[in-house]
Amino acid sequence: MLTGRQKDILSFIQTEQRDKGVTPSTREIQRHFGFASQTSVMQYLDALERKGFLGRHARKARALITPVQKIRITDIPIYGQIPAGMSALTEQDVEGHVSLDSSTVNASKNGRTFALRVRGDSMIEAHILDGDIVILEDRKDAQSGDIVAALIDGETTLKRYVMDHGRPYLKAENPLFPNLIPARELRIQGVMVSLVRKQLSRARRKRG
Amino acid sequence: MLTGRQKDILSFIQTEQRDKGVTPSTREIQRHFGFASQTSVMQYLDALERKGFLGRHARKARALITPVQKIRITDIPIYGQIPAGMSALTEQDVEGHVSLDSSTVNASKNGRTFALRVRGDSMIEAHILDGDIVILEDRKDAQSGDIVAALIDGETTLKRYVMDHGRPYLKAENPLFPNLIPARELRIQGVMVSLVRKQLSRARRKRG
DNA sequence: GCGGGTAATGTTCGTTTGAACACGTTTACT
DNA sequence: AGTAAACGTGTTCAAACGAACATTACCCGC
Repeated sequence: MLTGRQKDILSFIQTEQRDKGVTPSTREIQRHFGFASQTSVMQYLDALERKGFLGRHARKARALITPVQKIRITDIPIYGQIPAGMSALTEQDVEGHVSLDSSTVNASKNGRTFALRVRGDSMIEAHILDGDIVILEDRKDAQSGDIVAALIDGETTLKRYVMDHGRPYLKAENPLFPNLIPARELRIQGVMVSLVRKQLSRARRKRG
Repeated sequence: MLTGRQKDILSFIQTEQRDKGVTPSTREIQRHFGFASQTSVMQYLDALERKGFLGRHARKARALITPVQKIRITDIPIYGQIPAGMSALTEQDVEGHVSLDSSTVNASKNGRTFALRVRGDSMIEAHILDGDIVILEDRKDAQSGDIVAALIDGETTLKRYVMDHGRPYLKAENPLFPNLIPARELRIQGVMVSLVRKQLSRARRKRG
């Protein structure tokens, strides 16, 4: 699709963007490739834009838009504990961040997306391990079978939401853990949409 | 840490960056906030830079660097099949991409990072499911216990690499699958460093 | 050998843009 | 009352920058 030279130009723009944080100007591209004129650069930019590998804002400086930029990155906060529901999402409770493209997370526009670090093995039969980062979406319309984060006795727990004859309860995916039947209210904080596991390297692992 | 107004400016810059793909110029910021002078903007930029919320390239146009940009995003190609080892990584075999910040992947500088979509349940006891995206690093120094992608009979498989009395073999984490003892050569293509699971929504799921 | 896409040069134009200077105003804390 | 910091105006300058025009050369299929 692209000429060898066109690929070079595009990859230079992307590399610069990554390293410097800013797309290069036509003159910078010119200098890097040893062109005697900017027009050469302009021709390449035209070609790249025509072929859809580049976006441009006319008459603006350094206004190239590379495919890398087009990827929608969602910056998801990881909460250690959510005490009082989604209303009190303070920076205080943030343990860290995960950033990933919104296409791999099924992130919808309306609901807020957040993450929890899993503690314990209560969901091990759903193949969710201690230390996993579970990404959830702030939705109230959980369906039976969904894995949800819910507020029980002031603690946030990750369980499978099951509707049994019109009565919902929280099912632990581990026979060693009890299911939770809510006394009155079941407060769902989010529905699991994705999971990220950081594989520990051999050195940091306890057992093989 | 930041003044209310300073936060406004910063958030405007970030929003613009996201929507347009380019950081706004001082004049654009000026216009948006209704300042009669650019100097106001300059003062805010100075403050934001001083407090570490912004990076700047002196004397360059639209050369603001927001915290969002500073996150190192790794764009990882997902391969359906790796036929002949890491040398022949053509765009042909790319099934898609995952983008996530290099801090959650244990991405080292030297090795190339790539991903595979898992097929089958042979690693289910290592809690890796059919459809999961496994992120690997192109390393040759696999240690016993590491989960690796290896080339067996022209097919790439994901197995646990086990060294047994100086003899390596590939262990399936599912009693229904056989372990693979290499006839002569064991070609390791990568070592698993991370995992991403896209939770299917209720509608697209076959069984609860 | 003719046309058309690609590649490159040399030059000029007008705007966009960051930066600086001098000065005025409000807010908040001592 | 004093003062420092944040906030704001008005103006000017030089550099950075995108864009355009005319011109030349190469390569490849027909």
